[in-house]
Amino acid sequence: MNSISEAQKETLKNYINRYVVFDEDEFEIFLDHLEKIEIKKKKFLLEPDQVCRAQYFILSGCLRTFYFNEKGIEQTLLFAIENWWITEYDSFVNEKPSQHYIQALEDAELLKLDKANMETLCLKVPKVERLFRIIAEKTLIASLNRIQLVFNLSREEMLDNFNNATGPFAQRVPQKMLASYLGFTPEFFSMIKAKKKKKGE
Amino acid sequence: MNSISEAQKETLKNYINRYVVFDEDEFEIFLDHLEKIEIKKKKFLLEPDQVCRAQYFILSGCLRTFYFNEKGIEQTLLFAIENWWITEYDSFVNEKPSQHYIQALEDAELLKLDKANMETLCLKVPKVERLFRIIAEKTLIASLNRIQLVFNLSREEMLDNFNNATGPFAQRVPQKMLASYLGFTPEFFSMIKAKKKKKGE
DNA sequence: ATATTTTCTTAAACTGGTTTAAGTATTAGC
DNA sequence: GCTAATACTTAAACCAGTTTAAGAAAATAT
Repeated sequence: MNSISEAQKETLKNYINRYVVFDEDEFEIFLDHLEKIEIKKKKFLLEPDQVCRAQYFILSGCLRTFYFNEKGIEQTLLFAIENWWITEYDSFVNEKPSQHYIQALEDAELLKLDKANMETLCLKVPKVERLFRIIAEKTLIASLNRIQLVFNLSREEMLDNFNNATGPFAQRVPQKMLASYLGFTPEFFSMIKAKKKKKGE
Repeated sequence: MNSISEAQKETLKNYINRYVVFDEDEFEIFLDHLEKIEIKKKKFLLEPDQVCRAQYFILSGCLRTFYFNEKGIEQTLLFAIENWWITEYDSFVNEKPSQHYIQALEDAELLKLDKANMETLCLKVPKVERLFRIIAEKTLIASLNRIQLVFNLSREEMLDNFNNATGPFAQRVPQKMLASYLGFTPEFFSMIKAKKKKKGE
């Protein structure tokens, strides 16, 4: 059976406690509404035209959302790793078909929180409503921040900023996906790298 | 005295009911925690280094948030009109100094909801927590959407998209602010306009 | 009304990043 | 371990949008 280890419970508890303090009972109820699932590298958690019916807490591994734009180019929208939630918000909230893929970039272990379960939980444990309000706000702040960066940094500065902000994160994802996330071509990525090497950075 | 008219109460009620159904009592309590304020065109609701201590529901008028980037160029981050909330999320949520201005582009009437009042309200009326969770989610979806547009549309397409999505909104804000919101120069804006005119659009 | 400031327009020179194309590493499957 | 596929690199030609500069129109203040 696919059960949640004690260490993983502790990880989740620590995560939640950053935002809302649950007592033991509340935490147990929360756990009861989660399902542990696993997904292999390159497999999809969600594909276009499907409705995203859950949010997923990442215990281990790395995922991204992406789609193919009108030119047929793969556009990566976001990456997520351990201790983050991932979902397709527009699809999840409005219960409409997704336009995007959610894909595992590494083998991953996830805790799945179904939308129906989330509704039940909000009634049973009002603090859950607060928890997800805070998560939505934090995610919104990150998103607004990203917009500001996109408009004010050159592509090369975007890369530096990403490396500074996320540390060795960049080593976990293929360069071409990172390029598309940052809004430039893989060719330009190679160019920057060659330039930095020459300068001895 | 600066009181909220019946028509304005109705407007607010209709807005809230799109997301959460309040009964009469709950709505009255909500109203009791709001303060009506007015602000003149070009004046600032918030300036850099101040902490944003409230969210504002716009009864009438038009506002924007903006800041000066490292080059000293004014960058508009968002516009807001009647029936939207406006705040500086990062400053409001994390109680830290804002980097941005919030400015009225037209004389405006606002309902101010203080952070302390919001906390009290969430305890007294749990549905308020839910209301603001939903608002944060909707705002997040809009923000994620904007990122997708920025990466996949040419500047001219961004303008077309903005005009299609917001209708006559563009007529209410100066062209140079719209240009900075869309991520191009006022000169380029003039160029596009001239081109469209020639083509007879 | 008039002067002043701010916004908008036009056009030429310029540049950050793309496109295309061909070659070199790496990875994944059998 | 070999093959096929995918990911990365290099370099030249190219282009969408910027920069600069100067003039015209509109808004604001007196």
